Amino acid sequence: MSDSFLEELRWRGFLESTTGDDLDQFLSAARRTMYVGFDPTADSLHLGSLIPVMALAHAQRHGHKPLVLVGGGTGLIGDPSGKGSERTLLTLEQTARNAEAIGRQLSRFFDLSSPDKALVLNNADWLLPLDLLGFLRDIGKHFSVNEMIKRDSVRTRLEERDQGISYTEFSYMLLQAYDFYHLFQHQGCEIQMGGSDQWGNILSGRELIRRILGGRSEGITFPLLTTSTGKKFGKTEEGAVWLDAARTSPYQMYQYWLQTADSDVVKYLKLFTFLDQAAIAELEVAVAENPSARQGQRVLAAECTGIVHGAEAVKSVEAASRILFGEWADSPSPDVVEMLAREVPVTSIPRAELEAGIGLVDLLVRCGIADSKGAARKLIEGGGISLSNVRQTVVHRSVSAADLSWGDALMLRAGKKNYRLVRAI
RNA sequence: GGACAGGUGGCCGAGCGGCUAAUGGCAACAGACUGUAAAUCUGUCGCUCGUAAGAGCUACGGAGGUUCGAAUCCUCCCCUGUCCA
Repeated sequence: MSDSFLEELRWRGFLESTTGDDLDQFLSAARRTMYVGFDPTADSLHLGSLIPVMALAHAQRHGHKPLVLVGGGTGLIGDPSGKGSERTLLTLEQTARNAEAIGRQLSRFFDLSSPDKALVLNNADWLLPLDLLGFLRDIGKHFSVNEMIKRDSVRTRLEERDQGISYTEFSYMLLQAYDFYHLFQHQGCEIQMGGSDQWGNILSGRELIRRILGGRSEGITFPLLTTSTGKKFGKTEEGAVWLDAARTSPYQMYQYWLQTADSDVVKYLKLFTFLDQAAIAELEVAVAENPSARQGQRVLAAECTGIVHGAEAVKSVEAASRILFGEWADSPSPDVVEMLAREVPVTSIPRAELEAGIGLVDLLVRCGIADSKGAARKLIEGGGISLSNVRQTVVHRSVSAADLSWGDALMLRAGKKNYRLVRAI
């Protein structure tokens, strides 16, 4: 079962395309150094980035050395790959802040106890000092514009009726190629991995290494995940599912996984957990035989939330989910309320205000369930709101201290799973 | 710098002086059905006030203008694309 690294990536479904025919042999012949770049477009990664993270983690488990590259330099330019339109540039400060945050986040997934095991690097360190003329002469000379404009990422932008591409973004591929070249030269990094939209960028780097150094390097790309309903993986109505607990709470992440479609769950178990083939096969059977138990989803949610947020977080998240979606308690103990308060978005209302009574409509807006009073009214009229698990149908109902059925708190819910805890303070 | 074509609500895309808060599609949200799934069906989908009928406000790249009335006409500006220099 302990196959080669590449074999493991293969059965787990990480492979979209690979370079070379004997990549497997190449990877098995020696301990290799490999890298994935993460551009700091935000101050946190989201679930989509977890695929390359997991791949690098597997690499480390197989004895290879991962380089985690934070794109503090490339992030200043913006990768046109997979983007339909020109992006607004981030400021230097933003990028630096984001790069630092992402670097911290990524560090958790790897054993960094020795620089020989894995490294977190930032390409700002070597891209910022580049001088333009030197770069154009030494690196630019190796790139043919004729080929560059044939690249998918560029061509679609050139063909689009109302979208162009700036010279800035056009240059991105040179910078990423230079990264690979730099890492090859200075870190002995022979393999670059990335999402399928990175294929072209990876090949450019490979070509540059071959031309300048005559060295051998390889590339691996991962598939772009979509859910079986065709949505982008890792996105919800609210936006991306972030790895940062401040942006997406562990509870929300757990819920995201739990709601995975049956047809996706096995695929995700392979990609986003370290469970072995036998364990996943077992779950596959369980899902097929009794889908409504959602055994696969439960394990997926617990495992993956655990990888990102730790086992402790999973425990309380599971406890909260049990209460909200099963063992509803009309009067839970204070510590249960405390626990829920950490998992569900909380809105605090001054006690005096509650005692005077506050319109349900206003309360819904205050706690963010509805965007406007009109929307709140319509939600109530449509039967979508419940207060302490009781459906509310009176639009002009007011909420008062008497409704604090949980001591100093009450639970509001829109739809089936959108909860808000309201507390008197 | 020149010629031409464009910039409409989260996205796509109609509208081209009043009947247009703006057709349609997608997405989203809620209800029913279910398994906290998928599919399907129903409803909602600019903001505020109103129990409601309704009223007011803001909106079609930006700023001005013409008109009783403008997303629609005119002027200038900004942005994008195609071709030319």
